[in-house]
Amino acid sequence: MSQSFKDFQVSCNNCNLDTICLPRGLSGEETESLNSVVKNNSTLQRGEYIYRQGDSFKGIIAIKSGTAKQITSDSDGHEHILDVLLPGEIAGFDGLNKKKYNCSVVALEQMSYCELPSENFDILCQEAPTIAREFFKHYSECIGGLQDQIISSKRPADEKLALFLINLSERLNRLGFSSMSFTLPLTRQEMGNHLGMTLETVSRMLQHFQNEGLIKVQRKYIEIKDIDSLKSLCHHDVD
Amino acid sequence: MSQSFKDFQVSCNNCNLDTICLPRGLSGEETESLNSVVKNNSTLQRGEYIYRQGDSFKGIIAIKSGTAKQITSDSDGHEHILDVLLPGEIAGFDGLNKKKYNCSVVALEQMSYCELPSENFDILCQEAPTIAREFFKHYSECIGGLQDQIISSKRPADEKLALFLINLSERLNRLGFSSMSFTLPLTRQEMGNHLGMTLETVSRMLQHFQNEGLIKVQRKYIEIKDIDSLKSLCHHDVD
DNA sequence: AGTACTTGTTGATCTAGGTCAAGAGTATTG
DNA sequence: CAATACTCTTGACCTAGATCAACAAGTACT
Repeated sequence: MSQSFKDFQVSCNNCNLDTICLPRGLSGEETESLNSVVKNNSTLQRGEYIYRQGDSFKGIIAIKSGTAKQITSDSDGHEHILDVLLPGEIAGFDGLNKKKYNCSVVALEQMSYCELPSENFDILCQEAPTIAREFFKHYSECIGGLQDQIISSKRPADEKLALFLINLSERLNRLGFSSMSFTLPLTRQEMGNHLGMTLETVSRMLQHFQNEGLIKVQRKYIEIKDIDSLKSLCHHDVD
Repeated sequence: MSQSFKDFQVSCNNCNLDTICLPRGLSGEETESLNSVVKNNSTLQRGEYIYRQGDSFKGIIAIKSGTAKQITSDSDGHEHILDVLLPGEIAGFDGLNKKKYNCSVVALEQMSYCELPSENFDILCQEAPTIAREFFKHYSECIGGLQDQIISSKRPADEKLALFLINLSERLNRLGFSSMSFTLPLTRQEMGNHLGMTLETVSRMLQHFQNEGLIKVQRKYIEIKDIDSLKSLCHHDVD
């Protein structure tokens, strides 16, 4: 069984030479020029910010270990959790255009990250033309993910939660971690915020899934017992 | 007062040399190279497709006159309206990366559109470096719009509908059309689909807004009477 | 201009999930 | 290692909006 993402630290070697991080499908030459600009960063504790909404763009970041949440504040200053960031995942593209981040990224636990500083970004695009394409690819994936979220937001609470668990599981799997048992990076409150329901509903639905034998849940620990039934929950017919 | 978008046809001159369409902030040279690849297309009737989800990417399109909806099908084959496209707005970026459209675009009424064919796309990016930046910009705006949709999807029905009307009004204004009175391009059913509520709720909420003196509504015709109150609806406090 | 079809309105119920409240675990701190 | 504070669970109740149903007003078709 693959290891849990809780204990794992993505090394720069994985991060740059493997398929896990930003440079997917780059040539050796290109990854080298990337290696030279990536900067290692220090460790953060839960609640600390990697960057804040409105900060001037300083570069793209990649999670090395631990998890973070990507949040945005609405017009009333209320936080919305747009996404969870797992080890090996990247963020910061939203700032590339306006030279200002329009989301914040906050550590959910002790974590570390890499940074691709912005001074080098334009040069990088010229030196490694494939990277521009990588950026397009990332944008496309990001848009696809947001569209999925919009579609799922219209479904009932149990399906939204099932989709969230499946999505998390599949991402962990893709990143090479254990995908059938894992630790939720979010509290019930945060899951509710992310999925558009109350923390009580999250709690009840998780309990309900356990009663149905779909999962085992103990606080943040999740074990998926019946992935097929969990998936079939999400394919109910509507009008 | 600006004219209604119902009667308007974006000319290629507007489309290419003005700020309305794809080339916002391009040099004269660059817009010329763009002019030479844009291809005019014929007229479509309500329900006809510009392209379908899964079609191989043939290029980016811009609405010349009339309106269209951008839709995607979920795993059960149910249509979700992701966005409305107004004259001067563009679509098709979602297909750029995988060389396949992952949304469909369908005419909402008699309409016409322009096409920037894909054969020329790579050449275009090299010839006009600013265009690559334009693409980034469009992606960023698209992501911002989707994030706004996700946030609004968590709000009560009246706020979602108010936000939809304000968003439509502001886009019409930005595109140079009359923004305080316009014709809804969607049926109640389609608005409900887009906003995640039933057509009955859409109808009731519009009626409610009218009773409160915020708008005048007669079937698809909307007149905004009190934009400030309508906006203030969307800034209620939560938890 | 009459028939049929589509779109929109309005009313009467019903229910998923929100709200409120209490208590049980678990983690953090002096 | 108590004391305090989060986090999670569970129950009782209550509303926003869904569902069901009838009808009215356009629109398209012959």
